[in-house]
Amino acid sequence: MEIDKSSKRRLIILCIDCELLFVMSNNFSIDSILAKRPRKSLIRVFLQSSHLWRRFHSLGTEMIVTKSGRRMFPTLSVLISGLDPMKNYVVTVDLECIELKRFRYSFHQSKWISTGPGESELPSRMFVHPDSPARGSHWMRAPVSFDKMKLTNNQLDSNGHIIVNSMHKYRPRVHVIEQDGSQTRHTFSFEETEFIAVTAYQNHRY
Amino acid sequence: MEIDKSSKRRLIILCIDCELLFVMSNNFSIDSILAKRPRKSLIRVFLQSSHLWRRFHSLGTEMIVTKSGRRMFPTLSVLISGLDPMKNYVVTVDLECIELKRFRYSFHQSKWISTGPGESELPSRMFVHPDSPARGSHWMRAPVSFDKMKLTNNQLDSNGHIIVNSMHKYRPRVHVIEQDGSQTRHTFSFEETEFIAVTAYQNHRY
DNA sequence: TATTTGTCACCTAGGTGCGAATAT
DNA sequence: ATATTCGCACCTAGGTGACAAATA
Repeated sequence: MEIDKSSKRRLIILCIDCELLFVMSNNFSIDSILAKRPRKSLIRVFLQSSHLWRRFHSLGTEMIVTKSGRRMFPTLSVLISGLDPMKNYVVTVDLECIELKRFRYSFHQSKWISTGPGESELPSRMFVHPDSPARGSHWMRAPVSFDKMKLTNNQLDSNGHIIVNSMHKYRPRVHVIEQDGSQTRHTFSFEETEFIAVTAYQNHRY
Repeated sequence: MEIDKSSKRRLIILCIDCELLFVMSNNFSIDSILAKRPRKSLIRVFLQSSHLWRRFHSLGTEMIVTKSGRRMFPTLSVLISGLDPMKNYVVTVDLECIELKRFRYSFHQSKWISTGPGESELPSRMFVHPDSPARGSHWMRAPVSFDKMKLTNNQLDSNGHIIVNSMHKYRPRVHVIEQDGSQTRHTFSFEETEFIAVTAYQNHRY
């Protein structure tokens, strides 16, 4: 394709094999666009408060769930790097049921033990971070907190909360989805954030 | 410029004299893009709760301002139409000082009267609606409320609140700014939303 | 017995008007 | 006098753990 590099007219541009699209101004040069072309970089996601998460994890993290929806404690919060500052992303969280077993808390042993097979799992609902969609620069600027996310054990929930089976074990997954039409998805999870959903705290030793 | 209309490769396109940009998928046809090309349409902004605003207006609307910032009552809220659903916009509000006079409230006459020349006005700060930037479809979906906006009389305010001179008359202006690089700005205001900034209510007859 | 549910008092954050005290 | 500042009591919305009652 031929391009008049000096053109300053109002245009939309098509670059072959580019992966990023820009909002362009009336006045721009082809060179300024090419200069902004994305270099591949590795997306990284770091868990915040990992110290706290690990303390709970060592005791067996429990997460209260209620019919009306309960926030998580600790709150899931991550630092993201390696995004394209100009590109739009949607960031979501879902819960992966990581063992198809039912658990119960043994007061004797002060620990969780698995008992029999668990409920079969439907794919988890997605919690879409309310800032979505936003540019990479926004997501990387500060930790991204999922404190508004709520868990429920109500299979018929109509408030958009994340549905779980009580006494089952889950681990949150963070998804970073590129909004360039490719919908490329990058998924991250952290071992220390796994938890067992409960309707009342079992371990009273926190 | 030559374009292979059947191409399905990953590209960025160049259209001359287009005004709208799209996030494109890997697979698309030139025709599908052209079909989405914007038709010019008129942006309109309608005041919400205009009945309430008019009731206050007929008595002389007062708006409390404090050092730490005070929300407006009534809240400014507008319905927007005529945007391009796919285009990004920033929506802001500022305050226009509509009479360079100082006012005082006459208890005798139960009305505001002007007294002498007012303070000279610096250009007002902008309140950027927190949803900005967002697509036209978002702004048009529901009334856009500026309830988080706060007014202050502290000329040294460092919280980003809108600074006003007490006992002066203002009228909010809504700006809809196209985020296509042209930064085209559409401005709207409503007579019935004019008010006098006060540090304490003067008219006790509300 | 093991689990779930609903209720409740408690806490917090933040917005509000009012009136006393102060400032111009 | 007029205008501003400040503190305060009040209200609301929403999140929390505890516990008693209900469920299975």
